[in-house]
This record gives sequence, structure tokens and C-alpha cells, in this order.
Amino acid sequence: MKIGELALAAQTQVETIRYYEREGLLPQAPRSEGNYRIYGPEHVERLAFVRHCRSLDMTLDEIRVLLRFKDQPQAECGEVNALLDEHIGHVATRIRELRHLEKQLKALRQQCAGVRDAEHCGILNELVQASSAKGVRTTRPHVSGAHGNRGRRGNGSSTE
Amino acid sequence: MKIGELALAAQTQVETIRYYEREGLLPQAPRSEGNYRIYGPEHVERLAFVRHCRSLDMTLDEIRVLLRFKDQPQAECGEVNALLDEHIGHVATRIRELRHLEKQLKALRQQCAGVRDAEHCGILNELVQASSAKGVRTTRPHVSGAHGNRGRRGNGSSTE
DNA sequence: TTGAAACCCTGTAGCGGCTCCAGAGTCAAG
DNA sequence: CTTGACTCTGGAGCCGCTACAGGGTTTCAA
Repeated sequence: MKIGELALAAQTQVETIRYYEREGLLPQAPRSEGNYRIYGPEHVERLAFVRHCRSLDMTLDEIRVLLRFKDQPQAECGEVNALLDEHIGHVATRIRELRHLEKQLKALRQQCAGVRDAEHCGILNELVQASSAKGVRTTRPHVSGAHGNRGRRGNGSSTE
Repeated sequence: MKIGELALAAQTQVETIRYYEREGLLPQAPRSEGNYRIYGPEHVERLAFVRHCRSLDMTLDEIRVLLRFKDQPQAECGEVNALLDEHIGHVATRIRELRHLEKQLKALRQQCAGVRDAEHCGILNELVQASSAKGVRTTRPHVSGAHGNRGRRGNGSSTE
């Protein structure tokens, strides 16, 4: 099968597949005479595995580790467990942070009930106040922000 | 004051300040004879405002909007309220997504209690299973991953 | 007065995980 | 033989910084 079919089979974009190949998550595919990549069912499985891990929000580095174990069935899997535990920890941390943030934002939102001129808007004033108070938190969140995919525009089906 | 002092006063990196200037969040600073940027207290306030908004996980675009209102005190602040509401919505969504993710990961972790060879590791097997299930259920997070916040999140076809 | 350290400048590249585009080649159907 | 769908490579762009390199300026002490 060619790359487009693989993409279809694994619900992925063609460019993502090429990217994964460059990144070493998928093996270099054999080529046809016309220099097209040729895949078999084992590639579908591997790609689906990667995509599933991504849907669990693992990094490509983490997935690389998992793939290494998948490729070496007799190795001990302790590292797999550890990796997952750590990943769960990241997620839990991020949830706590976001809950804290949510509280702050809701409190801020309370400051302005209706529409008035910006000069007297409780929100803006509160923001100015709070920022002049020292002790701005410098520890950046370990996990990404509330606007995750702002890097790229959606692929068209996004509901934002 | 010079850029280093401003950085100190607002708990920011020098390079971040120059970046904000390029991005139009801070005005072009006047220069000294030796071409050094020169700042006053109003710059400290503005920068602190920006940093505070960032600590509330707002994007630079959102902050630009807020700054626009701060600079036009007689404008109506309805948009400020809307912006904040939307931002709160983003955060709430992200929390829900992460909680769902956490559940999945914990269930997955249950699959492997001790250390054994990778071939029989419940986690790896489960991952393979789940990814081969048809219609790869990519409940992909609307917001970016559990890791570095410079990352990007999933590719955004919304199957919610 | 020298000279070294500490600061500042501009410009560029890199991070993650893709996504998109240009410009070219390949292949199947009509 | 053309059309159009597909594929190829290489490079740029997204966000919000961060980290250089390679220079200039200022400050302070010996």
C-alpha cells in the first residue's frame, strides 16, 4: 500500500507519516520503482500504536521508549511501568495547576458584572493591581497551557 | 533604567522583553546614546501586567486585546468580559480532557503489576490491542499535551 | 590609562509535533 | 496524450520564548 492508503487506514495525515519516519518512529519504508513508499499491514499496526499513544498525550520520546520494548519482547518491562507512572504524574500535576488557574480566572471574572467603560472595568483594574503586587509566579507549568493547539490552525474540522 | 533592571523589576528575562517589543506588547523603547533601551516605571507596570496575564495562561493575542482596552479607557469593556469567559471555557475544557486522560492512563497502568518481560507486559499488549481496534478512537485533547508547554497538541479533527 | 568584566545590541536558530506549500515527478483512467 | 490524483523532497511556519554568536558600550578597579 502507498502512503495515502496507510494514512487512511491509521487516520493520520500523510505528512505526519513522513515526519514519523524522519523521527525514527517508523522504519524507512521500502520504495517502489517510482520512488513511492510501500507499506504492509505491520506498518499500519505500528502507526496505529504510535497514534494511540499520542492520543494518550505521550511525547514522541516516550513512544520511542515503548517501541523499543515492543521490538525487544524479552527485555524487562519495568521501564514501561515507570514511564507510565511518570506520565500519569505529569497529567495529575497539570490538572491541579489548571484547577488553580480556573479559580483565579473565575474570581477575576466576578470583578466586572456588566459592560462599562474600560477605565472602570473591574477586570482590567484587578489585573493591573495584581500584577503590581510582587510574587508573580515564576515556575512555569510543566504541562502546556489552556490553548494547546494554537501553534497551528485547525485542519478545518475544529470546533473553535 | 536599562533592560537588565527592568527584567529584574518585573521578574522577566531580558530576551523576553526584547521579544515582547518585537511582538508589539511593549512600545519601542527610547534609546540612549550608546543605543541602549531606556525604560521608566510605566514600562515596569506594563510588563508586569503582561507577565501576570501570561501566568494566567493567556495567549499573547489575548493580552494584546486587554492592552488595547487599557490604552483606551473610555471604550466599552464588554469584549474584555467575553475574552475572559472564553478563556475560562478553554481552561475548563482542558481540565475535563485531562481528567478523562488520567482515567485511561490509570486503567492502562493496572494492566501490568510487576516486572516481567516486555512480551507479556499487560501495558504494551493493551496499547497494541487498543490501537488496533478499528476507528482508532482518538479522543484527542482539544488542548495540548501533558508535557512541555511549548509543544503542540493533537491534530484537531474534533470527534467529540 | 588600561583592560577586563559586565552589560547591551542585532540576528539567527532551536524546541515539539506537526502542518502546509512549492515545484517537481509518477501513475492510472479516459 | 492529457488530465488529474497521487507522490516526492525540501523548506517555512505556528507559539512563546530561550540560547547562542559576534559584536559594541559602560563601568570600575589596578
